[in-house]
Amino acid sequence: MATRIKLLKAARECLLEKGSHAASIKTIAKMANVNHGLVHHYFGSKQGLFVELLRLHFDTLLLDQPKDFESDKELNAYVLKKMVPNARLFVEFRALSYQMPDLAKELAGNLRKLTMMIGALMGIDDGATRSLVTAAIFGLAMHSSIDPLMPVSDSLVELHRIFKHRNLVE
Amino acid sequence: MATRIKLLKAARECLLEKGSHAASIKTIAKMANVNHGLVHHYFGSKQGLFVELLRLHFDTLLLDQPKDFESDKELNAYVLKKMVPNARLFVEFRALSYQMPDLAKELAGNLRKLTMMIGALMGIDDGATRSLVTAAIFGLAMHSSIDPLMPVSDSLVELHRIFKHRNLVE
Amino acid sequence: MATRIKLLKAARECLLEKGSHAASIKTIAKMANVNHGLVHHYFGSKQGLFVELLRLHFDTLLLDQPKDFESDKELNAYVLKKMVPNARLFVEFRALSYQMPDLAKELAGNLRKLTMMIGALMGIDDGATRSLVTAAIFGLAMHSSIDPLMPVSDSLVELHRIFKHRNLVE
Amino acid sequence: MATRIKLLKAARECLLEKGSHAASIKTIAKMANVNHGLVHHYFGSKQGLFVELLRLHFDTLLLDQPKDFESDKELNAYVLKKMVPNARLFVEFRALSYQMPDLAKELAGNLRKLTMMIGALMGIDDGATRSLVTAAIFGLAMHSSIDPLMPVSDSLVELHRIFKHRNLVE
DNA sequence: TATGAATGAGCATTCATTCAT
DNA sequence: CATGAATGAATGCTCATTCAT
Repeated sequence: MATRIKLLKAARECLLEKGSHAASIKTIAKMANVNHGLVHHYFGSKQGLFVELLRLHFDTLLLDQPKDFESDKELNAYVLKKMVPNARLFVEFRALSYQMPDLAKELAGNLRKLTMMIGALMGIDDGATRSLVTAAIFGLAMHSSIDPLMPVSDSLVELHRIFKHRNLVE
Repeated sequence: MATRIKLLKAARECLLEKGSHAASIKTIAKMANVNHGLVHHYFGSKQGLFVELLRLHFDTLLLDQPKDFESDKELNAYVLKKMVPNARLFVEFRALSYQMPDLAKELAGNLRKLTMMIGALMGIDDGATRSLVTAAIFGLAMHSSIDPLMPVSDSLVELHRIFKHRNLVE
Repeated sequence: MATRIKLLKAARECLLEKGSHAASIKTIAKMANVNHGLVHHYFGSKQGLFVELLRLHFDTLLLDQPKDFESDKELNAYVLKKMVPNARLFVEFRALSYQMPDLAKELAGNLRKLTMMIGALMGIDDGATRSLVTAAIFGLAMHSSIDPLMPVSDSLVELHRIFKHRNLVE
Repeated sequence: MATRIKLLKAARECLLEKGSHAASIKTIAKMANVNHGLVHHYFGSKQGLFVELLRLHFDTLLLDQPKDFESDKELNAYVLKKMVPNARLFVEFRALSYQMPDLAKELAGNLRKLTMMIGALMGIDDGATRSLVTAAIFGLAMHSSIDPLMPVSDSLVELHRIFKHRNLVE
């Protein structure tokens, strides 16, 4: 596997497993079985690595989007498997973004894209509601990293049920 | 003002304004106009400071809880003013908690308490739903630190509207 | 018990149990159940405490000296019980003495006194030999703190046997 | 000269000249004219540097051992020139070993080896006696750092004389 | 006497980054 | 492409000492 890809994969893994504070260049390089100097060779800086990871990762995610789900169950499973871990990664990027202006910009742009995608997935076209649903998914992702016993799956089912029928209300 | 309080206030301010990665002992002490050695004098360690801040802060928040709101508008205003900034603080603690086991424990406990409180505030007694609403608020708080233009207020109104009437659905 | 004495006892205990590098003022004060500020109140400085301890300790030791032993066994027991632990304390003082000129002076003086005392104890009047016997005892004390299985007692018996009859040689 | 070697030499020099309490990483690095970060680059930690120094130093010493001496004078000169300074280094390691468990282990092992070597050098095969002679040499080394006027050379001659003929006694 | 707040220097260690090879 | 030596700033933390109370 190419060195670039090894580093990007290791960076993602490190952020998710150890958190942003432990994601040093040397730690990531060690996880990738790669010399630490190559981070600068390929990405210019630590921030460069993370910006690239963010772009690549969320571009892929946005392209990957399946159009139709045969059932609500399938949709929930997709969100649980795809969106929740990605939201966790996002949370780590957010922590880093205070020190990394380029990452901060990229983050804001991708947050909007993800919000649109989640809205499309769940059939929501109102802005505030879309933000709300995205926020809920991100929040659940974050909470599950604080308290692993959190009933993320149940909450997602409830989230879907409620938003599906929210227009019937009132 | 007592030095302890100065440090606790500065720690909160620093986390919210500069993020967990910038919240070094010396930075916090400088913001508090206090000698950095006093952090160890009063709290034993950096983790000690944060654990104390977390406890104090959320104990106060939980006590502070108003019983009844005259209107939905008031409830929304309360959540916007109180819960959202506190949720932001929580997000910073979460980033730190990977390196700070005591903080991690404290965090999990307080997350449950906050979830119960938010459930009570919004009249929700189902566990999964309670988690969902809390997660949504935390997610909104986090997003607003990524994209300040995020319509947090509108989303909260929508959140409240939907959950108030969710039982009418189906 | 008077605070002074408590501190002196704790200082000795700390040096012997934890070594000179761990013998901080706060650690000693904690072991004495005494406020750390009192070290400066009574002894002026950390060095002052150690100088006083050294003086008091070895003055007492030198006064304590029993004149006659009924048997060689008794003499050996005395050396093992009294001289060896004191030699260990001496070793810790030596480590500190590099940073503490007053302690260094006091140390040199007491080393001579101890050498004389040990010489008297063992019936040795030659300077070089006296130094040699003292050095052997100090070395055994030090080695026993490196390797607790060291046969200190046996070596002391041998030491005594040899030096008692050294004049018969040649 | 290679940086590693510079650091090892400086560490030895620093321990012997300034004592274990002054042997900080920055002081050692300054003495070696080397960036302090390189201590961790090469040895992982301060303890790592000292463990390496101990191993290297005493392995070399043990290999270096000359088989036969033409006269007692030569043997005495060898002990004075080789063993005494090394024993001094050992004394400094002992002071550090309370805080450094790996160094403590290494120390105990090397003490046994040195004891065997000294025993061989002086033709002593009894365990307790071997310990005694080694302890005497270590004690003399330590005393000479307390009181430079100590007649180390004379004591060594006496040590040799006595132990050479100890079997004639009784 | 006794307390504990306060200070500033120093400690080992980590880190992103640079760069010669 | 790849390596690892080198750098200097920053990190959390410990310490002896001072001093107001």
